[in-house]
Formats: sequence, structure tokens, C-alpha cells
Amino acid sequence: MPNRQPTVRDVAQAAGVSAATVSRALSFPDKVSEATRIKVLRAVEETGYVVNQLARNLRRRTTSAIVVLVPNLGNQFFSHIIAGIESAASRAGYTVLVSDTRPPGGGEMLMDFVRNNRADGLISLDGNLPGSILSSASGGRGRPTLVFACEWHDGLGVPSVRFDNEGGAELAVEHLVSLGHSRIGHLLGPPGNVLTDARFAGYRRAMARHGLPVREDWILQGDFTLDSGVQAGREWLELAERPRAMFLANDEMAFGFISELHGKGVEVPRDLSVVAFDDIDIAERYIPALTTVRQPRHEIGEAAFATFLKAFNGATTELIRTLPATLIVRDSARPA
Amino acid sequence: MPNRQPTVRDVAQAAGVSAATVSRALSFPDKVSEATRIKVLRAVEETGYVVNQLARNLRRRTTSAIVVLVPNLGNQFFSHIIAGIESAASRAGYTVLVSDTRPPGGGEMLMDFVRNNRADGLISLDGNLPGSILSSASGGRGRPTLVFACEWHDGLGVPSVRFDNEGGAELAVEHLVSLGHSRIGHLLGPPGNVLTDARFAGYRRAMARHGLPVREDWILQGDFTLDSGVQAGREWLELAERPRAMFLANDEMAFGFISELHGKGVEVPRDLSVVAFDDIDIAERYIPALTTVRQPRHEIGEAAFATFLKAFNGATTELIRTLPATLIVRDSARPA
DNA sequence: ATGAAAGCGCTAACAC
DNA sequence: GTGTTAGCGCTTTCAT
Repeated sequence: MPNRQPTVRDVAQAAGVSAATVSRALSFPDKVSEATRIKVLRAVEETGYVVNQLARNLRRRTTSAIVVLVPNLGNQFFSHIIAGIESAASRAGYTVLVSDTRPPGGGEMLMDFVRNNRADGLISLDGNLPGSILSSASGGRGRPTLVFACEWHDGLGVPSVRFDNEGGAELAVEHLVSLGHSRIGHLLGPPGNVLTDARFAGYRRAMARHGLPVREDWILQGDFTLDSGVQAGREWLELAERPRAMFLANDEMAFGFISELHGKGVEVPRDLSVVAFDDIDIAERYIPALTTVRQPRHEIGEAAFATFLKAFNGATTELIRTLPATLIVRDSARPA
Repeated sequence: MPNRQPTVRDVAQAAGVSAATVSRALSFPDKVSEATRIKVLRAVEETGYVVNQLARNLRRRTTSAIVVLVPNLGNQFFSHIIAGIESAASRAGYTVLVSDTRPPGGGEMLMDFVRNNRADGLISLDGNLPGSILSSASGGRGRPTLVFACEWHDGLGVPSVRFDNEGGAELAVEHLVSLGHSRIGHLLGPPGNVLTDARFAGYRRAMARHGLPVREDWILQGDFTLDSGVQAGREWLELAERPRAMFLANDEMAFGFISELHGKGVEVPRDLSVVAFDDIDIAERYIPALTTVRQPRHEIGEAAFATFLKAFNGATTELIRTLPATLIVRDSARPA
């Protein structure tokens, strides 16, 4: 048994044909005669040959691999989106690699990964990519392909697939209003985030539609993390005058927020109605079960990959594709 | 501006040296004269050259990239382990790619990825790898490097870094006993999983030590998912005689379990004490806050990468490295 | 210390 | 339909 991996040449020799023919038989079976194909396939079996993608990619300048950039692998919300991407990708014969954008230098390394033809491009679930990535990937001649999913970045011509965040936020507030609430506060996501802005805009829009005041002191700052929800809970408890309902920009913060209140004897929904955003898996099993806005996560993943593939192949794509959100009514919000 | 990425040759020309020298200046700065190095570096700047890893790896037969296999990206538990791997890896100049083992054909594709020199090897957080991967990666001459973290696979000579699952389980049960409990049940993880077995063994050991009976009907079957926790909750509610305490094999199931009971008017810890395993982020903010066994997740990630690097470089490694677990006492278990 | 030349394994262009 | 040739971009002997 040879020490090294067999190469096309070994197969060629075993099959009694040329290396080029082996390559053709494997990549374009139609371009080769029935008989040769069989000979080659048999030789492949015999030798235990596996194509060296490295060499293939170096030649073809394409890799059938794609990198997904996630702002926070810890947030379970993303896993379903990744699953969606994966299922579309595997149908197309693509390998999906996931990477967190937060580790120091992580984004940079990944970008090099793509720039080096080790992956065909990126799907970013993080709208705040380092400028270096944005500039070198924003499409165009010979540039790596980039697509945003969930989040996005205004101004650049980068295609994005997103949820209707503003509409979802309106749904949340409308629900609260329909329950008889009028004193409604909001816990924001991180500053400078497109989702934060869109959800806040939806909140304001719905409030305005009903002539409800948006009180400065009822707008709390968060950053989508559990801890920031806890912190917001503390601030809420100190409020001179408290709202009777809160629309929280995501589920994770809601858990921190509700639990902090619970620790101080304030119960949701008894003392405060809460609607959140995302509908991650635990939302249904939190106590109280969370009323929240659901986004079709698997679908968006699939759509993102489809968009990526189109863009990579040079087809024109819709620049913005928006998927609808729906409200899931459970226990955390009740009549005023 | 040229249409294509600059190559070593472009840099060589700009610097007035040969391609070989450029390569040397970049890879082994010491092997080149001060003056040339400066010239080359300047030329690199000018041309905007970035090394093409693909070509480099094809030549060097090493990639500085590693793939991490995760059984379930949705379980937040893994994200901290990945973070640990990432921090150790980035210090070593490695790129970390994560992949879910569940998508159809996913494992296979990933293995090809490695077999093709597109990554140096794998760290698997999944003990139940397809046989094809195990056999082609189980180390040895020219074989891709594989290391297990958290989970493992007995029999093969694959190095693994793990938590003291059995000890952690004992801690959990001891705690319950110290609270005065004697009627203690257990919710298992998935069948055929090493963690399931180890945690169950720890449970039995602690029970035996105190002369407590292990009742068949108090051993429920789960699979580490939220849903299986819900299902177990239903079964628990139907029990003719109920235990007064439960040790659940992970947090995720605990959420499903506790919430299902809550829906039926059975409250934790009022009516039932619960201790779980993992201490994922939400555990502290669940209602009730979960008493659970914590594992040093970041550390295990770092240790796993260190082990990987050693193994990849041909050094001998401890075959089994075990990290201690600690009990985090919160609200979900109280005196009998 | 540097350059010339060979070659990693594969595929695309061209000839037959 | 198949073989020959060249070359993807890099690194690494081997000379000098």
C-alpha cells in the first residue's frame, strides 16, 4: 500500500488512459465514452482515489464551499437559519462553514479565506462587518460574493434577505394595544444595528397610529444579550413611573428582563405584559411562555443561499428580499 | 488596476527580485537580507498582494485551518466550547470552521474536506461520528488528525478531552441527598451516547453509596432536546408514584420538563426538586433558576485545540484528559 | 543571499 | 472521444 494518496495519474495508469480523460470522466461523464467511463470508475475504486479539491480549486477558481458569518454563535436564533442555509447548500453540493465574527481577527481571517479562493463567498448574518471585508467583497468584477441575511448594511449594493422587522414590531405593539394597553415601553437592541432601528421604527409607527405617547424614559437601551436584559430589568424597576407593557427587541433579553423582575417580586404577566421578538426554541417553554414575533428562519436561510448562488453565478438578484413575520400569542402578555 | 489578484511574480517584478525571494521574505524573513526584505515588503504594499493559501497549501500540504464538528449547533452549550477552541486557535494562526454533523451527508462532506488537505483535521464534539469518518481519520501515517472534545468514542485510539461527567452527576445527586431527598429519579440523555452512560453511572453510584434504590419507573428516557424534556414531563405526571427529586441529564431537557409540569400545576421546586447538567447561559435566568452542574467550557475548548496541535505535529498526547465539573446551587432544588 | 527550475494535483485549450 | 501540453500560484531543492 502506497504511502501517499493516489492522484489522477495513478488512476490514469491503472485505467490505461490519460490523466485528462480521468478528469473528464469524473467531472463531465457525458464527454467521455461509456467504456472509458467504466474503466476509469473501476480504476478509481481500485486505487481508492479521492479528488484533491485543493488542486481542483486552484485550477477551477471555484470551491463549492461557503462561509457563514454569525455575530454570536451562542444565540440560538441563528442555528435555524444556518440549518436553512445548509439544507439548500447541500442540495447544491456546497459545504457550509460557519464562523463567529467576534473572535479577535476572526473576520479578517475569514475574509482572507475567501479572497484566497478557499470559499466562493460569504453569507453574513452580521450587518456590522469590518470595513475591510465590506470593501473587498462588495461584489463586482472578480470580487468575492457577499450576501446578507437577517441583518444588512445600507448603502452598499450587497443583496440581502431579511425579515419584515418593522412589520413584526408593529404586530407586537398592535397586540398589546388590542389587549387594552396604552402605557407601552420598549427595550432596544444594540445601537447602530439595523434590526434595532427597524424594530424601534415599527414600535413608534404603531404607537403613533393609536395616538399613544412614546416616553423617553420608557425606551431602554439593550444589546440583544441576556445580560443586557437583566440590566434593563434593573433600570425598569427604578422607574419613577412604570409602563404596564413592554415590547422587547428580542427573546434573549426578555429572559434576562423577566427573571430580574421576578427576583424582585414583579411578575410577568401579572404586573407587566411582555411581547418579544424571534421565537427561539425556549420561548415556548419559558415561564411564562413568551408571546413573541416569529420569523421563518429556515426559509430565510434557504433564500439566502439561493440568492448567494445567483449572485455568484453572475445573475442579477433582487437587492432586497423581505420575508413576513407573524405574532405568536402565548402567556407573557395579558389584558391590561 | 489589474483585473486579477496580484501574485508572487507581480511582487517579484515590483521589487526587482525573483519569486523565490519573495516567498522566502514572507515565510522566512531571517533567510533574506535586511535590504531585500524591506524592498519586498514595500512591493507587497504597493501591489496589494495577499498570499493565495490554496496554492501555498497545495505545496506545503498543510492548511492552518481546522474543522469543528458539532452535533447540534442549536444547543447553546457548544458555543462556549467553540469560543475556547477559537481563542486557542487564533493564537496559533489557525482558522476555525464549524459544521453541524446532522445535515444529510454533512459528515461525509466534511471528511472529504479534510482528506483533501483543505483543513488539517477535526475536533469533534460528537462522539457518534459515521464509521467512514472514524476509519479514515483515526490517526496514523498520513491520516487526518482527529480529536474528540466533550464526547468521545471508546476503543479507537483517538485522543479526547472531556469533563468529569460521572463525578458531576454524583455531585448533583449528593446535593439532592444532602437536602434530605431519597426519592430521586433520573432523566437520561439519548441512548448510545457516552455522556448519557457516564451521567447515569454517576447517578447510580451516588444512589448506591447512600443505599438508595434506583427505581426503573423513575428512570426516564430523553435525548438532550427540549422536546424530549417535555415528553418526559408528561410521563412523569402519569407516574403512579412520583419521585420528589429529579436529576436531569442536561439543562435543555430541564426547561421542557419543568415547563410541562408548570402547565399542569406542578411547581419546581415547591413540588419537585430538580438538578440538571451543563449550566448553559439561560440556566441562571430561567424561572426557577436552575441548580446545575457546570463544566469549564472555554477551558475544554482550549485544551482540545492544544491536544489537536500536538497530535497534528506528531507529538504523543495524553489519550484522555478529564476536566472537573462543579455544582452551581440555585433555586430549582430545595430541602425535602 | 539569491535565482532558476521543478513540481504540488488538477483541468482547460488545443490538436488529432 | 482522447491525448498532449501548459499552467493555476506557490514553495523548495539545487546551483551559484
